[in-house]
Amino acid sequence: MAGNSQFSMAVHVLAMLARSKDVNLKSDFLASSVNTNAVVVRRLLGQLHQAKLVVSQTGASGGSRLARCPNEIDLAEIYRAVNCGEVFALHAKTPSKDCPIGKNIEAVLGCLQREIDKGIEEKLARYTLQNVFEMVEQGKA
Amino acid sequence: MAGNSQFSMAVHVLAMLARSKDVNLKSDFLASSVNTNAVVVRRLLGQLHQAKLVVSQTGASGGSRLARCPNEIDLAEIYRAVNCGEVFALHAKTPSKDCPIGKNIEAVLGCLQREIDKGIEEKLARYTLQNVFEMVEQGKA
DNA sequence: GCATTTGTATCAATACAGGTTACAGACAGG
DNA sequence: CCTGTCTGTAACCTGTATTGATACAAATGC
Repeated sequence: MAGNSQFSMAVHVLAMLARSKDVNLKSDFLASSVNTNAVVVRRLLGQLHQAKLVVSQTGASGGSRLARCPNEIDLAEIYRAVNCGEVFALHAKTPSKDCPIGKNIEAVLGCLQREIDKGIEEKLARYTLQNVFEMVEQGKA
Repeated sequence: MAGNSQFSMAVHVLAMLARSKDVNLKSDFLASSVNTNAVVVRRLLGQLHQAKLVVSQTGASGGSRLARCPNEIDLAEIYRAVNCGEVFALHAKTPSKDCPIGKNIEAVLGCLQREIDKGIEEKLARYTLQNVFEMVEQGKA
């Protein structure tokens, strides 16, 4: 079950990092732009680190920066990095197997779910972080 | 902020109704197939009723049935009927307007969100309830 | 060393979905 | 017109996920 405000935050943070190329940004600074807590940002950065999208450094003058050029990062990667859930959740409690519908519905819906998720990633893959950054800079939605 | 297990349940219930054409099915019966509570089903049926997908009848020998033929109902309609949320939520707390990124990011993401949601509906619109029902019947995912 | 910053762990607060109970109102059938 | 059966809805409880807050060890630059 996701309700992914994670994704929005991730794009926001990564756009900030794209803006300040090669400069380490501190979680505290990022947090105030996103208007949240520094720990929340660090948790997010942890996920982005696992996905090899950012590099972080501890200690004085530490912080985070992009692991790659912003035009080598597409939104689908970001989506995958923070995505815990799917478009629609399957049944929480598995349906009754005694019912002819309940017996197979999960398989059918699961298949549909994968198809849709693929479609989303295809759409997201069309945009790089660089694209988004530029759109934001130009105030162009 | 949705994690939509509503959609799965809706398709399940509607498939049941498609199966028993013109027969009123009781919320209690539907609930045991979905493996949940009758009130939960009735709440869902309320939404489906608003979307003019089902017709319900109170009183003895009451229950619910489809308002239309299963091949005149596509999954996009069902999705819209129960969809409270979006694929990814926008920022919960609005980002800082002092930050050049925060100032415009919401507009850009909002635009992206609408584009993706449109894509999902297009995919879902390719399937009718009849299609789903047949796939389930044939045990074919 | 020392100040700084990340990475985690932990805890409280909040929000939300899901389930439960309860009950008024509708309605079929005798 | 009575009775038993359903829906529709409200009120409430509970489990769980998300968020924010505090704390602290470990890393690192100066």
